[in-house]
Amino acid sequence: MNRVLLVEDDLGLAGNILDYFELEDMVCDHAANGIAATHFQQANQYDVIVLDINLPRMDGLSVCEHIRNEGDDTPVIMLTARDQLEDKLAGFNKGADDYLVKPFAMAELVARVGALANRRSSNVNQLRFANLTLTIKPQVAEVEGRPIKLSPITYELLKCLVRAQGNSVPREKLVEAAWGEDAPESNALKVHMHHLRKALTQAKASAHILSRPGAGFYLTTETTDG
Amino acid sequence: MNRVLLVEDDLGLAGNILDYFELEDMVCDHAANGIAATHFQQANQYDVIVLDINLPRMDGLSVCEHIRNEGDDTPVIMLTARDQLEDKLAGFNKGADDYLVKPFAMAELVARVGALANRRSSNVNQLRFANLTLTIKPQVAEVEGRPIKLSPITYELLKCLVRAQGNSVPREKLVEAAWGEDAPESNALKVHMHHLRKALTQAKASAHILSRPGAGFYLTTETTDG
DNA sequence: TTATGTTCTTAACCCTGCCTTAACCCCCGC
DNA sequence: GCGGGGGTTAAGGCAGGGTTAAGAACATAA
Repeated sequence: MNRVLLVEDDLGLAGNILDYFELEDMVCDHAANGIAATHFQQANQYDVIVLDINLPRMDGLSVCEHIRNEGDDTPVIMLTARDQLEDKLAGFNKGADDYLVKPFAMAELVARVGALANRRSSNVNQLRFANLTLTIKPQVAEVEGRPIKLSPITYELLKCLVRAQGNSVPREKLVEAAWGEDAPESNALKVHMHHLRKALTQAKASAHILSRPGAGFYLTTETTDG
Repeated sequence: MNRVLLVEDDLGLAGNILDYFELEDMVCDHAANGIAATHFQQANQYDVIVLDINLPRMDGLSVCEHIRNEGDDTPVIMLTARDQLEDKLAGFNKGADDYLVKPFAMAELVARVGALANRRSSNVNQLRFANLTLTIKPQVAEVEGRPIKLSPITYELLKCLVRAQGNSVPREKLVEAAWGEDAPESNALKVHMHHLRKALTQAKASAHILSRPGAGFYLTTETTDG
């Protein structure tokens, strides 16, 4: 869910935008002039500010400049009918992050707001299996939110296994994933596999690693003890 | 100085852009097809990727999707002649941060690249993290209003870390921030890092610096006591 | 000019954690 | 009993990061 501040004096347009944002699960405050905008910005923290340039009491460029001088670096999208190059450059110059010319499609505004908002909430690619979660960047593994300490190589192995989602992965593939071309020529894989298993049980992961003799390893949630 | 990857198969246009970027003090690599782009992206770290959609071998949307799956969240600007709404939405959907329709003014491209790189935070005069505050002009660092004595280099390092807001900053980026092109060839960074840490704890800052082995340093407020 | 202090660089050293290696163990089929 | 596929454990080496101290470079003030 994103928190947005909309600064727009055209109440009709503002209403449209507010309705549209609501459908997209965004929480939105609305200011109809520049002074009000600075008050909102000082009182709250937003993910994005959508800022019209032609405003009563204090124009959008000044608002943007003002909040930047305050030390606030919330992403700002300028919204205006002026499409001349120098207008746009002026906007970026005052510290805007994007500049959208009216008229625009609502879907595009939403897409741009999303792009600016998501950049800071570092939502990156995640892999899942059972109750474990791998984050690619930064390289972190978690089980139910609690981080597991993994070395680079064991992390690589686990990533490979999780990608296979329970299908068995041949030894060569694991070796390739962990070392690339030049693999060590001893039982290093066995050792790292052992470390990985220990780490998983220690972290109380509901997944564990089994081996299909002669064919490789796979993840499972079955308990299979007995 | 910003590092940019330009992916564009029209060599004439690419040349123009490269010339223009050079004037703006940007260091630019150029890939003429999608596969080459992914190789560049894996081998280097960029501040922004400028990505044409119509490319030989692998189209821009796929390139963008691919680098996002790699866990790389470098800002991407899509560059294309297609101006239909659904084209734009497709771009944002694949993880693009901006979408610019050809033909465009060079100055606008540069402005947008700057906005995505680090222009936003360089427009700001105050940076904050936990209870510490950096003022850019004049160069002052404070914790809860009390100034911390920092040398120019340690100040630069801290600024870089605070800008990242807890995300990890690779060593090269810190070196670049502190020294620019000609870095000293010893363990100077380690030493300055040490001074910085000492200064922070001495000033009772609630933030401290941790290292992610092999990947760089980051700020945190965690107490990490056992 | 000398004296003083700050900052930056270099080098040596320590410490920790990771990776590899090499044993050894267990189980099973022959 | 023996051999092979796995599993387990411990020892050693190496690299990355952290620490400390000494000297060079630089600026400022007397």
